Amino acid sequence: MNNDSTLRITKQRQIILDELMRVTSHPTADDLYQMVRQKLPRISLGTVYRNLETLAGLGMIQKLEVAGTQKRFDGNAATHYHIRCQRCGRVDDLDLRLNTDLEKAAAEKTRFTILRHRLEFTGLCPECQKLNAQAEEA
Amino acid sequence: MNNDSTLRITKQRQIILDELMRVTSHPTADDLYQMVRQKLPRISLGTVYRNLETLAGLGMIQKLEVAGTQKRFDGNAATHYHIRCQRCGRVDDLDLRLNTDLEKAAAEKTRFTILRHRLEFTGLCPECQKLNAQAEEA
DNA sequence: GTGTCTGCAAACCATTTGCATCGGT
DNA sequence: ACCGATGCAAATGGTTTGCAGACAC
Repeated sequence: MNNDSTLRITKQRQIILDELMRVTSHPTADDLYQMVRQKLPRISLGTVYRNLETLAGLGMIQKLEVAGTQKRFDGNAATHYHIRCQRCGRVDDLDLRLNTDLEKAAAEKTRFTILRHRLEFTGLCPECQKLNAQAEEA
Repeated sequence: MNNDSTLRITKQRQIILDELMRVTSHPTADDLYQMVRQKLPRISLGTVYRNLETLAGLGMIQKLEVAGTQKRFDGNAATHYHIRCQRCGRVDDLDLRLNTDLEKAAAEKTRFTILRHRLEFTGLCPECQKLNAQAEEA
């Protein structure tokens, strides 16, 4: 995708990438739109979407397909796992090193060619654990 | 969700559940709508959505949060993994037994309470492997 | 009879797209 | 000057919802 055509470095593209690299959260397209708008008030949401798609296609950022309605984006292009809070939706990184090769294990069970995998945990973040405990006292 | 109120067994609900149990594929709401319509021509898509949501809430079926635009549903409520074809979107079961306890490993790396996890593979199904090979000959 | 469920259609909301213009190269 | 990128607004598409009538209990 987007093989030989020239990729222009526009102000919009640059700032979107900068902002995404700057944060460790995993913002949605709209989150990013709000962030970028501080610096480029006239940018459009469509441009944010288009650029995130382009950058993800080039492997410069990662498009996360975590549960939930909105897509999220990650400035860290290396493979790593995520955990999502069931209550507040927050997504954190999880630097998990497994001694099992999941893709190899899967390859033995299917006739599919395996290209990649995704492992995602769901739980309660520390803050929401507290809030939940408080709610139960009532 | 839907705790104490009486759950009525309507023809629609029954047939939706029957159809989902009958197949081993992982149909989208619209797939199911088409299937159920053969037996109940006047059913509405909204009813299919509402019932799938209800049944999933009761744990009778599973709502899959696989990558891709549409939600998919699984008549098998037990935990198991899935592999999705990147090319045609087909979703197959994967009966993978891991000797590593993923949730335990994750728990050691985060302050979240872990509730569940999801592991999904992406690849090419046998049919699409063929089609891809043919395309490359050209 | 009561309160849930349904069909229908409209509403929703994240994302995509067509188009005229702008701006990087 | 060319052609990719942008802003804007409208379109798309999956899913949800409000409502009046239907039906399970």
